[in-house]
Amino acid sequence: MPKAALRSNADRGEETRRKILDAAESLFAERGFHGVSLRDITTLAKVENALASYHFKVKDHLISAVVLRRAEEHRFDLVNSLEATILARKPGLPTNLDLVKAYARPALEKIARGPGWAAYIKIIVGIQNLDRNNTVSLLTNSIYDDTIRLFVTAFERANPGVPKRSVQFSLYFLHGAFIHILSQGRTFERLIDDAKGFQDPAELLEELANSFAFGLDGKARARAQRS
Amino acid sequence: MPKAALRSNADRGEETRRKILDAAESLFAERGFHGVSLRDITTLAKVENALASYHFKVKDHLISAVVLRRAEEHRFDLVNSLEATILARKPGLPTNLDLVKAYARPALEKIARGPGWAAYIKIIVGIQNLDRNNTVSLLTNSIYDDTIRLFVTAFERANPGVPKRSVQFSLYFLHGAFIHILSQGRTFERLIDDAKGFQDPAELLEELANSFAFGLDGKARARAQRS
DNA sequence: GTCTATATCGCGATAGAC
DNA sequence: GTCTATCGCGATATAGAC
Repeated sequence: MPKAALRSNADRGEETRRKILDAAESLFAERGFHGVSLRDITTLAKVENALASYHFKVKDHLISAVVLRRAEEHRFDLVNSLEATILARKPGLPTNLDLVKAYARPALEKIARGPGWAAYIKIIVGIQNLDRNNTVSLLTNSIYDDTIRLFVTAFERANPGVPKRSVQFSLYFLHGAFIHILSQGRTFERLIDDAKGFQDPAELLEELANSFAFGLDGKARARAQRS
Repeated sequence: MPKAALRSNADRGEETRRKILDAAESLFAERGFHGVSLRDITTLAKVENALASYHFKVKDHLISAVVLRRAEEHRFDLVNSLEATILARKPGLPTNLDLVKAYARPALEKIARGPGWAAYIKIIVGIQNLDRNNTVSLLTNSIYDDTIRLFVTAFERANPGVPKRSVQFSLYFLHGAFIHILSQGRTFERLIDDAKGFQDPAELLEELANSFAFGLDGKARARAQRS
């Protein structure tokens, strides 16, 4: 008796769900929500077309399920990363270098684990840049907002010599640069005549931390000199 | 006799083309290429459905026309902006502050002119992040690549004390942050409890220049201290 | 839970009168 | 250059047998 036949219906359903989610994740990342049909997804997943509707009812629920599968883990790791960094410097304050790394490391680590995480990031970034009131945008907002605010506050505390608004601008730029990297828009990389890309996570983390921490440190220094 | 009747057929055609292009620009920016139908476009433009096909043949040509309408002007202004900056410092070299401003100012000025330019930027950024081999991506690559390379070279010259690769990383981040700003992803802005947004072009330019120029200056300083 | 078949719709694109 | 009408296709989603 073949192994497959031993599995319960519930197990088979779970595997089908997973296959559909994996295929959807990959395709939505590549071509966007509207650029992918349910047929594309079930074909790649090697399951019947009707099963996408059976398991996820409508297309909107499917992409929500794709996002939910990863979002909570990412949020959890972000919070822990920040808390660990703050704790490590107690009773002092974390530096800008510490904080940039705490912010960026969780996502970079996940992307290094495999293509699924990279696809997930591409999806949420791509969708945020379109309709900001769609299901997925609202979902990710509700998951990440509070966590990002924790980082903003931590950076403000770490830069008492810089006006809050100027700190916020720096973080706005950091955030923009980072999600651009994560969504793997190779627009810039293509332009450099250098065999090596910009994808090595350790190097990326180091350069990101230097660029933005030095930027913030420079703002403090410029202000100190003026007075 | 009403004014409209005096116009030639060619003039009427030109106006129809413009109305379709305007509507398409706005909608593609909002929902992406696949998220918009030709019917959506002609409805917003208040023209007959068949006219989109008559004037642009297929949907692909239409979005290409939307992009081409603005791309050449932007490229031209970018080149001039860089040349003027270099000329102004001769026989010395432009500073990082100069160069960041030269890079960012043309787009910020255009966006301030009206919603059309902002939509154009959103379209090319959004499409680059999906299929990198579609018509529009190839089009914008061929238009912008050489110009961006000019900036890369100028930055490398302005930072002899920093390894080229580290300069390139900084520009990678600058580019990412900037196109994130331009594509108006308000993901970050929404998080700050501050009545004022991050949209004032003059303030944005100043903060952007400070953040990234200080970042590069800091890299040079750190390197000098180490040796 | 899965499969075949199909209903229903909106899409891009075209034909042909004006 | 514009307008009405329509074709052919592929999309989402469902019905009902297994």
